[in-house]
Amino acid sequence: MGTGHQHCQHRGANLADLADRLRQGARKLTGPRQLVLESLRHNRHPQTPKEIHAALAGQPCDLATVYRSLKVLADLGMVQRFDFGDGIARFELVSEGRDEHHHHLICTRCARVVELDECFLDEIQRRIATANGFRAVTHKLEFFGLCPDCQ
Amino acid sequence: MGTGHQHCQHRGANLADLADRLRQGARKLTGPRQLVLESLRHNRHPQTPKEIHAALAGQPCDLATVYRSLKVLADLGMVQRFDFGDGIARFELVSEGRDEHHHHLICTRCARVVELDECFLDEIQRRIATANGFRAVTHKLEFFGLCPDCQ
DNA sequence: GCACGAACTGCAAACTATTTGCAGGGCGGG
DNA sequence: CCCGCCCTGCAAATAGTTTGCAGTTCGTGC
Repeated sequence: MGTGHQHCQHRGANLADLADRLRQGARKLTGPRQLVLESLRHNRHPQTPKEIHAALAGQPCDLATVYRSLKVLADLGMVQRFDFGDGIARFELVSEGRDEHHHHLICTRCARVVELDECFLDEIQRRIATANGFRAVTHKLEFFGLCPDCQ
Repeated sequence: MGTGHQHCQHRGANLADLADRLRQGARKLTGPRQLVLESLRHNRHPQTPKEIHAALAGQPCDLATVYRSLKVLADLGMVQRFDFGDGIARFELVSEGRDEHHHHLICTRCARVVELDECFLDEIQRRIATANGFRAVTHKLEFFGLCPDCQ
């Protein structure tokens, strides 16, 4: 972790934009909220609430506030929640540059996460939906394996 | 739920077979263990530990024992653990008739689960693995939507 | 600017799912 | 028949997440 994430400014919406979106929902862009966004913007892969909270070290911000902020941001669609099957929620900032819908390749040893930008399930999903009479179908897909360093 | 599951005997390994497998791991097919298997065999879709425990009503069996039994059975590969993203583990009996690896289509309103027997990701998975230098790659895929009754 | 109400915050406690320590009980092999 | 390992119930410990409450802050309307 920690390599090559200095210049992701162009990928995310800027603060003013986020504030606007918050305001539309009668939400406020408060200090702690900014810190959470800051952390998410800085670290462009799924993070646990605890990790986010740790990254805020220095600034006083309660873990409960992190959870509440993440919920608000998720409701507004600015943040996405992921689930890697270990019972811990992970959150990622929805950015303009990347497709909102994407999947991950996770190393089962070191937990490194590779972002996969393409999704190839649209047609299959459509087929499954009609075959079973379901509507508004979505899916969750994550890959797990050993990364090059952990083999 | 509760329709058309009377004749699934042919799909599952029988008790003696299971006992054999347990014995190979120096494990015992005890009363509570049988009850858990019974419940899993009876209800052929992912169940939470709590549901399984509730289905055992009458027979005294601690919830902790259900968890322990499920863990043992999962370690032996007789049971599979699934994760629908709500932070609750669900377990399903691995049967002979069905491919061990399969996915689900879950109604987000009534939680009905449709079993999908085919998996179409082998080639895509291989491509992703080699493209990223990962090995021993697996995946988790679940579909979510509204079932016919809930639309 | 200033006042006001809705949102937000920290803190502590509550909840939920899951795991674990411990003492007792039972099955299978020798 | 005895011994040891496995298994069990019970209760307590964990871990992640949510919530109640009282005080604080934000952003708007004046």
